[in-house]
Amino acid sequence: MSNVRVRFAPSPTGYLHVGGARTALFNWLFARKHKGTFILRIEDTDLERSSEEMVRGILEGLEWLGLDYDEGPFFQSDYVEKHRAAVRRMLENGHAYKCFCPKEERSDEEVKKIVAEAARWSKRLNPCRDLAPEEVAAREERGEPYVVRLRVPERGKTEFEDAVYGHMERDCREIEDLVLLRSDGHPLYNLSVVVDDIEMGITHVIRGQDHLSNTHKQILIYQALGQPVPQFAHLPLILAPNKAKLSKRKHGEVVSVTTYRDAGFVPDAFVNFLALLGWAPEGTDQEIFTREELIERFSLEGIHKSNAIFNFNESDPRNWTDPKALWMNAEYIRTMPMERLTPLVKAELQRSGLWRDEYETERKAWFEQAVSLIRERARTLTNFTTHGRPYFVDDFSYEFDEAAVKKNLRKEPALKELLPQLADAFASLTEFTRDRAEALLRGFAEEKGVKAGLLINATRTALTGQAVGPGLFDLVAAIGKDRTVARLKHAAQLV
RNA sequence: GGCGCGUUGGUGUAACUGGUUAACACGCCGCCCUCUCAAGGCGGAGAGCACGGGUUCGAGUCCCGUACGCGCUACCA
Repeated sequence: MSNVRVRFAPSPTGYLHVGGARTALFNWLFARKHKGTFILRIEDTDLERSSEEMVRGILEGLEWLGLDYDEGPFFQSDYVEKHRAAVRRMLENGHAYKCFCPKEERSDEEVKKIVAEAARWSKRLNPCRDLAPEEVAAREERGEPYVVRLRVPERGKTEFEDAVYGHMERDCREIEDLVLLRSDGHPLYNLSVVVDDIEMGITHVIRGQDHLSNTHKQILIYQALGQPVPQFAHLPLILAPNKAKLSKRKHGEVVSVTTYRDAGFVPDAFVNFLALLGWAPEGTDQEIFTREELIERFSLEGIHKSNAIFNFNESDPRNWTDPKALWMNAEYIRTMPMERLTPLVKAELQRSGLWRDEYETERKAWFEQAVSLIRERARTLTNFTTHGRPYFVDDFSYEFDEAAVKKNLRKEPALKELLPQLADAFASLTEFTRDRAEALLRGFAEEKGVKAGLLINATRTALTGQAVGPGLFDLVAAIGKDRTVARLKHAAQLV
């Protein structure tokens, strides 16, 4: 185990956001690659917003993605005393000061701008910055409320090497004397992250680019605390198609990873997709990577600087999420090893009540045959229920698509006679195999002077209720003799 | 407003330290295969690299400016 220690530090919002998921993934990949430690820390200092339920959504998302953490979950709220202690140290060494200025009211945007402007110069203008110790003591004595602010140096600059964005520097004059501790003693974000990251020995801070400018403030806090500054790597953001920030409120369920779980995504596929959003491996066109390959190839240098768009389409149900994610999921379902796929299919069938234990015992071979037929056309795991129902039920409780019935059954009245005859012919087959079934059907068609296609399409609809699906003879073999016969006779009534 | 970051086809990305008609994947269109739908194979449309200047024999690659987007500018995180 190397000394690399990284963390994913989401706030408990009740769900894991795709952007957060990618941040978690990159931290995880980096940790695994360097045999380091991946830590989960819940940033729950905004106490009103956090509850166990809110945390659960995050944990569920990480679990589904398979991003296991080595330490945690830690809760930032458990470290409040450490945050305060850090502030006391900064107060003692003069890197922070108590500010008695009244709290600004900033309701509308206009006021906010003015205040922002003022804030930047506040350390120069702030009357509290250089208050005499006796006065501070006296006002405190009187019970005047105060916040603790960082005493940002008047000159100089902060700088760091970002693994993604390169050399970053900022003039200290551009940095306001930020508040560390609220007047109620509540620690604020920039303080908390730094103290926690120090406490947890974080070596690499890998997080969203929205923290790029905060980093300068945080560096100042590290310095005020006399602690070494970790490495930083800022990730480009994942944006909505209109380039706006992704938000659950505005964009709905597409932003939550549990949506993908529930929609039948293969975790590896979603991880693969996420990995390629803002990152590309060096020197290859390859797009499909196992986790092991991702870990091996991952490097901070391959991270893109510009934001990526998550290309979902709210008005197109077929492309409800990024088409490439959908494609990748289908690709995984189609090509992944059967032994990896079957547990996922099992879970799906259990969910929909179609599962039978014999599928992993005496009917295992048959089951895998059916799965391999269905997987060819599946986009999501839920398709094993929708497309798969005809394979897994004995009765006629699969849905008959009206258009299919019309096109493949009702269009040719002769089928009313032909289907039962075909059924009887199938019934007489002693060896009910793919090839025998095909020979029989084609011979039957010739004998009756009809095109094989007519019977093939009719049979497909009889067996599955659909107009589309696998090659008919594979299907017939998978459905088996008895159900084929019964379904053909049943379908004759629909003609 | 200030400061910072970014900008290659619809989307995700590639293009060694500047050097042939800007590559790959998804999506889209067409053809082939075929009992349907997929998958697969083949082919096509789609960017001249945000825009404008400059440096250079030569720039997506370097420099400057502009525009646009995003972030920070809270006693939010």
